[in-house]
Amino acid sequence: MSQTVDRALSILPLLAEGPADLGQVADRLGVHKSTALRLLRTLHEHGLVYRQSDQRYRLGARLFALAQEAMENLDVREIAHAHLVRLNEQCGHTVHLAVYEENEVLYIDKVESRYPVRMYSRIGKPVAITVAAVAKLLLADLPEHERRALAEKLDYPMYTPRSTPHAAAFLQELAKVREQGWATDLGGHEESINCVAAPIRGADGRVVAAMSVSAPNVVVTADELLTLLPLVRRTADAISGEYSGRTPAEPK
Amino acid sequence: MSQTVDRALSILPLLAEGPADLGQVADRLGVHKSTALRLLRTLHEHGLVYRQSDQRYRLGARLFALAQEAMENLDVREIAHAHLVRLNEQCGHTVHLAVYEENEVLYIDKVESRYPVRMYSRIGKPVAITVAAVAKLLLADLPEHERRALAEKLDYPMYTPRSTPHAAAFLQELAKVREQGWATDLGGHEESINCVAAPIRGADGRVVAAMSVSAPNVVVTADELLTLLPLVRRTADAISGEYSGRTPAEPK
DNA sequence: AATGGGTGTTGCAGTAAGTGCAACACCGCT
DNA sequence: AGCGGTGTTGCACTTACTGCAACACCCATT
Repeated sequence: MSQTVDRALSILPLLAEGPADLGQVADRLGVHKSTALRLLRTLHEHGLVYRQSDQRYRLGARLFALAQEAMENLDVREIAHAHLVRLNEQCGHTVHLAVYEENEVLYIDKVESRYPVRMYSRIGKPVAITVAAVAKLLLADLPEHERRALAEKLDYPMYTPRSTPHAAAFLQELAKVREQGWATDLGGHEESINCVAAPIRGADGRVVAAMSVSAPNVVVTADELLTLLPLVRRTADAISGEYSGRTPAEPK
Repeated sequence: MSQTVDRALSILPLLAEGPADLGQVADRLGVHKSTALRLLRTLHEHGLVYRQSDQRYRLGARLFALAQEAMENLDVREIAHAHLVRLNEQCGHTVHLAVYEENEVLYIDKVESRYPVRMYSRIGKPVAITVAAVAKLLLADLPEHERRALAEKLDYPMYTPRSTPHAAAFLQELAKVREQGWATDLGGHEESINCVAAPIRGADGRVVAAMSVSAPNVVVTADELLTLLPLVRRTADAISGEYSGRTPAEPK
């Protein structure tokens, strides 16, 4: 592992917290100012870091463009998108698509609810991993030991009284989800919001992504939302079929 | 400037084009495989690069999270958001917020149209700089020499017959925009889509961001869209006032 | 089963490249 | 003018990065 690169990259999360000047960066890296300067300069040339008018550094525009391109290249996302839109047209609620990667679950696509009440989420944002329905599906499919190790390592914040409280409960929930092939989050993240989710599988049967429909209590009750489960599962299966090459992409 | 970091960062845009294996990365960097391996490993440890199941490398999840955090820290964005939503409620069309940074203009917020026909754009995506109404406003405010230098350097793709054809025309358009204090894009990017835009200014009068309303011909004609100009300008001015600290943030 | 090409990985010696220092330059402030 | 604070540069030192070559591994192929 390269020390120089390691230091340079450590600057990024540091700047993500907010703008900082040269001295602050050098201190927090534990290096001399001149060293920090050179690292920042290199980051700057690549557009990852931007120097604002007060001379302080912030994260730069290229970062957005990179994240953007990376996202567009995800093939699940590309295949799924049309299906998500169609599902949204049918039920009107917010639809999410998420993947698991290196101990994180993140949204990679979203179709907004037609109703005025919208939930807060954003593409690229890491998901509340211990409670989100999509996260349960993705983690439930990990190999036994990996799943267990991850569950032990996680924090279990009590967003609401219904949040998953600890690793044991989480593992039990994952077992159930794995068994039944779908998942819910009933007010575990935000008191009034419920979700139902279904897995998207590759040709080998492994779960490659998960999708969910979310709606606040004020629009539909949890029971009503559950009646959408068959529709959600059908959509997920359609995406699975297309992704794994079984179903040819439908003619547009 | 640091060679090692420079090489490591050069890997990112390379991977943005699509997944690549070790050999390909080493070749395109012009370094030995073992060197490329170490760089990739370092990037991997920071989560910027992900190793997918077929061993090839792709951009990683941390990149999304970083871009995400960077975005949330933009204070213009935070202040503007509520105003954009309100404007969207009033007119129903797609509303964009954009900033200029290092020769690029990019969207940093967006509120979707209520109408079924939506235009394609995405937060973080670089804007078609030679034609977009928001780009004109942002560039029109650059210092003379910088504006001229940039205009000469740009490409002028003819998206439609109405696209800005060359630097001279662009500079002339910028002068006009600077003069009148607002801008339009009438079918310069996509044949059937029109936009009106207004600038958001900081306390010193410099343009810090620009916002626009966009709608396709099939929903409203260009003339009808122009009748929204006063509303757009009022919204932009309200944001300017709040951003520069003149108007206190309204009570929520 | 054995062979062979392709790819990823490791240990090592040489030296290029990054580091910290100290001096300097450049503000804005009193 | 003088002074703290911050960013920048040139330089000698030596750390830490590089490329090499050998190795390990996987999978086709025969």
